[in-house]
Amino acid sequence: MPRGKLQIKKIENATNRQVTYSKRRHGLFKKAHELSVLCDAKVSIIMVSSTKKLHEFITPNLSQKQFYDQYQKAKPCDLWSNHYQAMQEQLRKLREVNRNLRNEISHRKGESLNGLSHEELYILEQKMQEAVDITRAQKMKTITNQIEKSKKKVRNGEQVQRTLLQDLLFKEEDPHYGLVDNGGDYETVFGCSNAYPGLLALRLQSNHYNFHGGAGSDLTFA
Amino acid sequence: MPRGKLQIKKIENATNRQVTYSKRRHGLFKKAHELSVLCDAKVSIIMVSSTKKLHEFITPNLSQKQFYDQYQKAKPCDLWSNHYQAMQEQLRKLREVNRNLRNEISHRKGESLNGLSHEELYILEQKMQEAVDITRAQKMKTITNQIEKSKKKVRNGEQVQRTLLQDLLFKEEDPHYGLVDNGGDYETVFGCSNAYPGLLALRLQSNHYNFHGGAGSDLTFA
DNA sequence: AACTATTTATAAGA
DNA sequence: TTCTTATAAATAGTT
Repeated sequence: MPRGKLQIKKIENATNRQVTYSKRRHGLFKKAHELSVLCDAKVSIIMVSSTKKLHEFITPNLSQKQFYDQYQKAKPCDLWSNHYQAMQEQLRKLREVNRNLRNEISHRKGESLNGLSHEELYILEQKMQEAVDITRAQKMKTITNQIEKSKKKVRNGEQVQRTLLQDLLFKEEDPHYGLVDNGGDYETVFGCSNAYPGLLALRLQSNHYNFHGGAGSDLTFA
Repeated sequence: MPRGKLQIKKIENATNRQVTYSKRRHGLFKKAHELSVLCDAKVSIIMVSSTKKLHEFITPNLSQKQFYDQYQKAKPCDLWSNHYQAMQEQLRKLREVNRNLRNEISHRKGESLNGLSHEELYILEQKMQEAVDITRAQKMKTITNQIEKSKKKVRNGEQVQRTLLQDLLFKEEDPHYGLVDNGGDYETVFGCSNAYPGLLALRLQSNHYNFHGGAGSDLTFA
């Protein structure tokens, strides 16, 4: 229907037909489900595709067998019955748990608060504020850790540099590269995620020294 | 769906349910017909409404009986197997949804925050603070409403008292009970749930007046 | 499997 | 019931 109206006649291209079958089957089952819930009706759908595949829909809490039994007298097949009922029970419980979880989340999102008394709202507010505080503390901890790590890396890099520089000065005695007074400038405390540009610059500088000193760098900043 | 989104749950109004059943049945059968034509599939639908009315759809040129015969002959066990697999799938999905919900709640309770980056923590904190603010606002609204109600009740009670007192003074002229200067003391704004003791006192006083005045009290404070 | 321009379905109101 | 209409949902073609 979209992107141009569709003629209701057999789709000749087998691939398209298959895709459409799949999409529309999904749509049909969804509609059937909505109808059975909204209108408290029992619905049974059985489909056989052109490739002879079988698909079926049945109103929840009602087996195809039960449906048949009601609709016409069909054979019993009770082997599955117990298993089936256990599963239905599982499903029911899970759905209930789910509902409760959604409810709780929704309250914690500040939704559907209209039914609550001010006492309940007060308790909810307290709990949420506690959680916010915990989260804030955790955030600060994370940030502090990251800053500490950055500082350590910087100190480490600085140390390596000093060593390299000493090696350089010791092994070669070229007066043109006497850059000794560069050493004390890396105590900067980097802002958290902004640390990388600074570290990259540091690494580039190391490479520069390596070019002259020859020692392989094993600095790993990332 | 139009004119406001619809919740998929049983329509309580029987007339609306009937109308919706009729409309949606039409829609469902139309979809089924299109599907069977477009995709060259065989489709069978049987429905029982909440009023026990039976409706069915079957792909043209195929009787319901033929369809069942084919279905039952070819797939006596697959019928269960399919159903079983569908249920397993449902269970799996529900469990997954459940996990996610639990996860979200746990974060919002300030639990299991260790895996989160400080950016994630920041966003979480923001969201939770928003929810706290909404809840606080809702709480204030609830409290304000309740205070307003209490004030109204107090004013009402005061009015009744004045009337009773006037009746009393008018009908009996006993000088021992000249309590006229008591009237202006009830403007107090009661704290929310603390309102009732005050109102109870008021009622007791009314009864006292009644004892002398004789007019039956129809005050209902609760 | 995801997207999106359209068509279709339909809830509420007349 | 049936018609209308504003809006939500489905989906054909495309990526």
